Amino acid sequence: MTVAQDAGEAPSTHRRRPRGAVREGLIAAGFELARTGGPDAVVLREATRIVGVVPNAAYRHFANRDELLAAVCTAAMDELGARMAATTALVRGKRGNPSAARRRLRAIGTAYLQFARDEPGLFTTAYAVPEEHAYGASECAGEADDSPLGQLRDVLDELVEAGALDPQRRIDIEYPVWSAVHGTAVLAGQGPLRNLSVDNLRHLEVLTLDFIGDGLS
Amino acid sequence: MTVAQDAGEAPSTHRRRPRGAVREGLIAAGFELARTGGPDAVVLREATRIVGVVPNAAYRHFANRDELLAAVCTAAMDELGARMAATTALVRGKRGNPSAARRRLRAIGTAYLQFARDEPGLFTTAYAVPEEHAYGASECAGEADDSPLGQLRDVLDELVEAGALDPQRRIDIEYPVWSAVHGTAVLAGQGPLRNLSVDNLRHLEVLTLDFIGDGLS
DNA sequence: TGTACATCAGTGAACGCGCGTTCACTGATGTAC
DNA sequence: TGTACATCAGTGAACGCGCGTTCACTGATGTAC
Repeated sequence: MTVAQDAGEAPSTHRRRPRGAVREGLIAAGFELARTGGPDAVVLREATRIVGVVPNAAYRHFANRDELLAAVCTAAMDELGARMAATTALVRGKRGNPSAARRRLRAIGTAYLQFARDEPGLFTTAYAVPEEHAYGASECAGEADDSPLGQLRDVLDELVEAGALDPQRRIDIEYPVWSAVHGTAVLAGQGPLRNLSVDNLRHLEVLTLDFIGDGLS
Repeated sequence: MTVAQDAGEAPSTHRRRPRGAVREGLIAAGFELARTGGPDAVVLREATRIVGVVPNAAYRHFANRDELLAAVCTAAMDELGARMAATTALVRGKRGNPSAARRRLRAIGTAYLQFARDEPGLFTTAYAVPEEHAYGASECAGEADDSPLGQLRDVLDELVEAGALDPQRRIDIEYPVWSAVHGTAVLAGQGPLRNLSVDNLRHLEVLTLDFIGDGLS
């Protein structure tokens, strides 16, 4: 359960772990707690128990519980971004191909909804202490933005390049698109539509993705 | 602050309040707590303090804290429904007029987003212990459904009657529409887009409502 | 119409819980000379 | 290369907090005869 006596020997002396291991361990522990129970389940004492360290040791690495939670939230958001990127990468067809671009848009939405369905705790946590997104264009030109919103913007840009989306219509369209997908995730995840059967859930997701597809053509 | 000595006299004797007043008072107190701080702020002891009653008195009216919270959540959802209905009622034009129907759809969405913006605590609370909505048609034919989803269904039906929406396209379209509006409310309310300026917020809402309008024609 | 009694709805006191957080400490690590 | 010392990162003990909840009680209300 705990990592109290790892390495076999080393009888609980000081600093037997490599540098930074406790901090990483606390985040990892918090991540697992969040996976099971969402942000409220990220309990500082419980995280230290999992790592096998005394509660106040956490204060060597975080100013307080909120700072730990923030780190866990960031990790959850990164995980969402990573899964979206992985799913999109599977779509064949080079950039500029209209059909491929449309499939990539679909893949992004599907990955987002799948993450919310498979990992409700992490999904909620990702948005619990949200980074603020600046409204408007992504921060620096030329810099790839791996955030969910960044990836969505990228594929919408590709849609324009491919001639599958009117440049005029492109402006700020990421927000309604994001909203539609996010709303479905929330309503079906913790909202009044949780407890739907998997079949109905899937149908709902398809409806939303179709709605978005129609709205863009 | 408290209602300790209401009616001037009556020095804290038993049962000086009319029947049901304490129960209603607790819900009202919880409602105000939720308005300020969302569902987590609905603290049983605090509610009894506001009503001017001893903490355990609450257990004469609710089995536990969750039951009080559930009552408060229902009240919050009712409030949302009431505001939507009030806003929609202001739209002129009789049922069946395509332009009026479209304006009523818009009004519903606007009211939803406005409630989320003006009363973030109540909005979150409304969805905190959500009633489950059955997937599919509303429960009993002929019975008016005042819930947000019920009102949305109603105006979408009107759109079909008015010939402004293809009956085939009508099927289950309430879910994507609801999702888009709800997603905007959540992202802009507690999500990564909170802290946007009011102007940007309004623009976002307009974008979403336009997106829905386009998606339906 | 008056009385006896069950029920309702409040009081007062107390509980245990687990949390986040603070304090003073100490041993291990890394660095300057 | 060896030693002195500052810093880092852990320990152990303890706190106060406010919460939800339970218990035994008692006065007011409503009802049956």
